[in-house]
Amino acid sequence: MRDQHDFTNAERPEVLAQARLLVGRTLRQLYGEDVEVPKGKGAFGQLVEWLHFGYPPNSLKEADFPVANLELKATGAVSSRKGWRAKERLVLSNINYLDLAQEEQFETSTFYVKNGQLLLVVYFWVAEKSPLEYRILGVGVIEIAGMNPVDRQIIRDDWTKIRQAVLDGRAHELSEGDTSYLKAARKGAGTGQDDRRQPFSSVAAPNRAFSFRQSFVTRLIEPLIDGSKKLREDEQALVHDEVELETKTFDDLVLERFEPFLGRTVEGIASELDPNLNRTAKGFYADVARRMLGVSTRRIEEFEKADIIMKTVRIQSRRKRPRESMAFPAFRYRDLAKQTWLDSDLRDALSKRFLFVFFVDDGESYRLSHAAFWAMPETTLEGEVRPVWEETQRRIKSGRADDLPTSGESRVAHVRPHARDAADTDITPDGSHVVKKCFWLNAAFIGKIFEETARTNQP
DNA sequence: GCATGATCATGC
DNA sequence: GCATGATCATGC
Repeated sequence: MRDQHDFTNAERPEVLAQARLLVGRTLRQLYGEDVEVPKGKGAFGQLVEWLHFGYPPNSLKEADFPVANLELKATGAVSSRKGWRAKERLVLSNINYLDLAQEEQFETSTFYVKNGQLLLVVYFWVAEKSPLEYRILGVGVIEIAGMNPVDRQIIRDDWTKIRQAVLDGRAHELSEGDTSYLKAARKGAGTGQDDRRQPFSSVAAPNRAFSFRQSFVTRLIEPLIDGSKKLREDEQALVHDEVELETKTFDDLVLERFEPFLGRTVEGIASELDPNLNRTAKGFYADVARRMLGVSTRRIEEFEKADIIMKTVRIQSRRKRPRESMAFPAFRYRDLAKQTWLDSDLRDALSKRFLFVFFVDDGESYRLSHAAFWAMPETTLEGEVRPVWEETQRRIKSGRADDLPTSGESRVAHVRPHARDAADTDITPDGSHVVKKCFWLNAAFIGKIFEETARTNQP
């Protein structure tokens, strides 16, 4: 037992002053060597609670600091050449599907009351270090009520959408790609033993937790870290006036921006919006899509924060599918051999939100067909992509990196080279050199997405 | 005509 | 120079 002042019932300024003492230090510097480190993922946070604030870890409904009205969260940051980045999503609180269905107001919801005011402790995560040696980079209060109105509205839309899925009896179909900043992230081993009841369906749903998406956490922690303010000259916001979000959701607003251009040729749209666009550039279609959204920069603030991947796709009208499959980043054979499906790069990439912008060939030019948000259904991810990934891993491990699943083996995904040229190779676990490869979504599968979304998004 | 292997273009 | 997104080339 430590002889340590308990801050549980302190006022907010006192809690904050105590929190600031952490900045620039490690727990070892503050509390010495003689500390037992708990096992598991939350060790750092638990140590801060106990050593620095003098209370034992808990999972009460009540805030960690009820008087100050603050919930303590610790989150890791990693350093990259682009600056500090959140190491992972920030898990806020478990979703109780039965309770959520009863909660009509976001501002009075269990989620908001518990997580609307966070005391965030940001530490510098380094793989091989003990949590006692993490340097604390910054602390600060993050209040949803204090966020800019657009962010706040998008979070409220996300919460509403997750709740609506529960009301529709679709809690088991929720996917991390359904929402923008706040997502329903899976918890547990994914074996089914953590499944929960939902109120409007007899199907059990995986255990999920409200979480801020990793890309959003990156933006939350930046102002808390000294000297990490960034000028983002290549980025513009999509929504300029929060009033726009009072009558419609962020998703609706995005899709509405495409409406005036439906059915028009890409050349016609380009000459109206920006005659200077380079029509021969590989990114011409993506440029036109950004202009339709009202943005002239390469990046879009809300899409960066929500990690929304915008894909422009050209459909061959005859076959109702694109000519090309869709590539993902090349993998490293030895990395893939070591990963598990749940922490694989592929699962990560396919759990994102996509915004597809479809152009259809009319024989002479491409015309805007429609745009649609899309997330890969959990059943497809687990039932169809996972086997491809596992088979790929199996073959790499058994020395068959030059013989990976082809598009005939799955409806959804396959593996193909993705390199500068045939000499651009990567080393495999058994030491041979094989041309770099990546996972691809089959062109026919993209065609299915086109047809499904066309039904609900066309005029 | 498509599957598959190969390579280009661009931005950092 | 490399990663990534995009597209070409060819043999079945």
